[in-house]
Amino acid sequence: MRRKPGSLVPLEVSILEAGMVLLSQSETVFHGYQLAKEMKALQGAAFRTAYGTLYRTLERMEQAGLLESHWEDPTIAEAEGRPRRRFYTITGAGEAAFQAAKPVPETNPLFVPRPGTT
Amino acid sequence: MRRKPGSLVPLEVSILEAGMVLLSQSETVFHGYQLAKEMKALQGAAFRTAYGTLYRTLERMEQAGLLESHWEDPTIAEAEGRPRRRFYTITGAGEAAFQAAKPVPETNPLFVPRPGTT
DNA sequence: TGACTAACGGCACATATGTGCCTATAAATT
DNA sequence: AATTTATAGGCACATATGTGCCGTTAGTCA
Repeated sequence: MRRKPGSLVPLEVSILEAGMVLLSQSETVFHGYQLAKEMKALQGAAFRTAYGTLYRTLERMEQAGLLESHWEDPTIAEAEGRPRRRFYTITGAGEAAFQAAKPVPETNPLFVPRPGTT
Repeated sequence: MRRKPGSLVPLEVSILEAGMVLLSQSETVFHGYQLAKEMKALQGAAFRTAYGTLYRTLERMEQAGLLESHWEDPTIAEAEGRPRRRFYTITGAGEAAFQAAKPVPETNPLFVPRPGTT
């Protein structure tokens, strides 16, 4: 589906949400696999995103300037005996797009404005 | 199941077989994933070995002195954008054990020796 | 011969990243 | 309003290596 330039699709909002949670937890960067785990934790059974989709979306977001990435120092991955990670940070543009898109957390029924009351 | 010291289990024979095919094809070393592909090619549908089993068997064979391994130069894996490989070679002991164990490729009915004719 | 035990190998899962193919759908165009 | 088109995201698979748990079975010993 096409997209209105500058807008975020739901998956992108989820990524920025989970990314910001991770960045607020003493981490300065996050990587894709870690992001998927965080999204699972946040969304539970609602998380149905395949890794292929996630990594493709991360690439797209980087191209759009919402994220920036750099590869992990290979000697660290080597020392820990695992594949290299690709680290992401959220850019100013990413944070701004998130703030603009995220609202509507949950409509509180006690405060539904009656039509014409605004 | 216990094993008679010095003998090879079927999976080990298959590994040495596939390894020797690869080594005869201009390669000086082989890695686990490549070995699995070669075993699939040689055995077709008969290949049912999970990667977990294969890698554990490779480790066991190295400990037994049948194989030797070394890690790939990390800069190469990095340049090719894939996980590092662990390269294996077959030792003299490995080759000897294979020669001793491999016979019985297929009993040729034309040459079944009659008892007492040896 | 029967009981014990070491270990082989199957299954599921972990660690990380990515591509190819296809369908559903939202935006743009006529 | 109907059609076209770009693209988001699902599914399968590729690349490599490994660990944890458990059942089955072969070898050993009494």
